[in-house]
Amino acid sequence: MQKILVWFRRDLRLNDNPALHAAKQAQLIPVYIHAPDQDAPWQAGGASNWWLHHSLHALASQLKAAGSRLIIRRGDAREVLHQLIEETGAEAVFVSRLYDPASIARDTNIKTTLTQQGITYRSFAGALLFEPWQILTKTNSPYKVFTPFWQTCQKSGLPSDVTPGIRSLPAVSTRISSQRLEDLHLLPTLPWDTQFYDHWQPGEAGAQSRLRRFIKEHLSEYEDARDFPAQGATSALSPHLHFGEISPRQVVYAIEHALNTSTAPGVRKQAQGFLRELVWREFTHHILYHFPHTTHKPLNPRFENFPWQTRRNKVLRQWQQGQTGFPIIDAGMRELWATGSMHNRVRMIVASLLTKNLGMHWLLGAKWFWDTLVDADLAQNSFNWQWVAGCGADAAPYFRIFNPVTQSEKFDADGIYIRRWVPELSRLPNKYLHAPWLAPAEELHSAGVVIGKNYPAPMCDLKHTREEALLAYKQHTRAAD
DNA sequence: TGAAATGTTGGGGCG
DNA sequence: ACGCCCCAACATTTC
Repeated sequence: MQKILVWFRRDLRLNDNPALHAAKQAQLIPVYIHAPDQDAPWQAGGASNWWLHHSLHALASQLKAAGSRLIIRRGDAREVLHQLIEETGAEAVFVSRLYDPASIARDTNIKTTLTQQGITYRSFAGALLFEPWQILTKTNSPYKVFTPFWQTCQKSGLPSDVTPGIRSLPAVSTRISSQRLEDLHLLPTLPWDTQFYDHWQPGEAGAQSRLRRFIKEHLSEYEDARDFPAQGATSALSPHLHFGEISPRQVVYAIEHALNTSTAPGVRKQAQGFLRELVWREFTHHILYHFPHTTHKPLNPRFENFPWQTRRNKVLRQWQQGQTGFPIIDAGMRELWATGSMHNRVRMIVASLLTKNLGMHWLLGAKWFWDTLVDADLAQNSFNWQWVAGCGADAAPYFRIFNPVTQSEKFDADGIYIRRWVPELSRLPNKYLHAPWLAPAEELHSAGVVIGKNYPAPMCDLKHTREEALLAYKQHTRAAD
């Protein structure tokens, strides 16, 4: 019987996994290779590694239950694969395709050397709804604007066909050694992850239950509720999707099924809004595939030399630690630190403050998110930071500067989100919660708030910094013409 | 997937 | 009854 190495990377699931499914008739050996590379520019951060640890644990349990065993190895992927091929006599390596520049470079290299040695290398689609080379404009160029991209995806029909799941697998010889998951040292040495356990269940089962709960509790109001951080109406599937614990096709399938069985009025429109967000994810991955330099350079070359600040460490630290003096910002940054995630609307607000009001380089924000988000994803992170900074695809125009007070009043009017994450302000009435520095002295006093003492004064003047940003962006735009 | 400035409208108070 | 002012509410424009 043919021996196949199924090399798991970011497809940590047994259902709708075409690579695994294609290998299931063979003597398949599931492998995970941990290849930490200190020099890699986008080495996985602490939060991401926390997730990976638990996701691998879940995958290993599932494989064990199916009669197989996850072989964990450490080291350079190509070398480890070579060694495993020698040890096992495997004739093929199957993988799910990845689309970020470093993975493409590594996989291309591996494919070439394996093929030269007569080893079959097969890659399968599964991480995306569409392959990046499938969705193109009439002139065969990649889309740079979302709306036409979305329309083309809709015309093509969002794919919802899923590959059958795997229940039983052949045993893996005990002669093949595996490292212990603990030996990968993916978990933090300092216990900053305590709250993560309350919020997440990494792994395929966790992904499925999150999807089911989202559909049951929030889909029918998604479009109306998704912008309000206190409502928790977003799907929170992003880390599960990032690690491939669930495929976007499974998500589309589940949504369509829910629509076919639901009688609630207006669900279709709400669900359409959710699928649109899923296609935004698709869009960011296609953009990164076609423009791999966007991990570190603006997509819009006009911004190549834009004078974003890269040094002001104190400013950056205040933002990172949620000590900016703007309650909605501080709530978001503290949510991020505590849970490894932040509500989407709040991500836009904090990013706008950093890149526009504070004039800091979008890469500094991207790097902090990269280290702290459990859903850190190179395509999404690069795209979205550039979007906010105004230098990316279909970007927010330079003059679109979020006012954290206005946004807060609009999207957290009753202050539930702020009070949850900024408890030192919790006794302030709603009227003063969004801009506490403007509250009358007696209100502050009776709420136990001392600005500059137990809650910081606002770190910048919103009006002034807004005008500065407008000027800088306008001058740069003019100079580039 | 903005905010702020500016313009317009219409209701109410008031002489 | 009328004009005038104020100003909130909404619309439009500009950055």
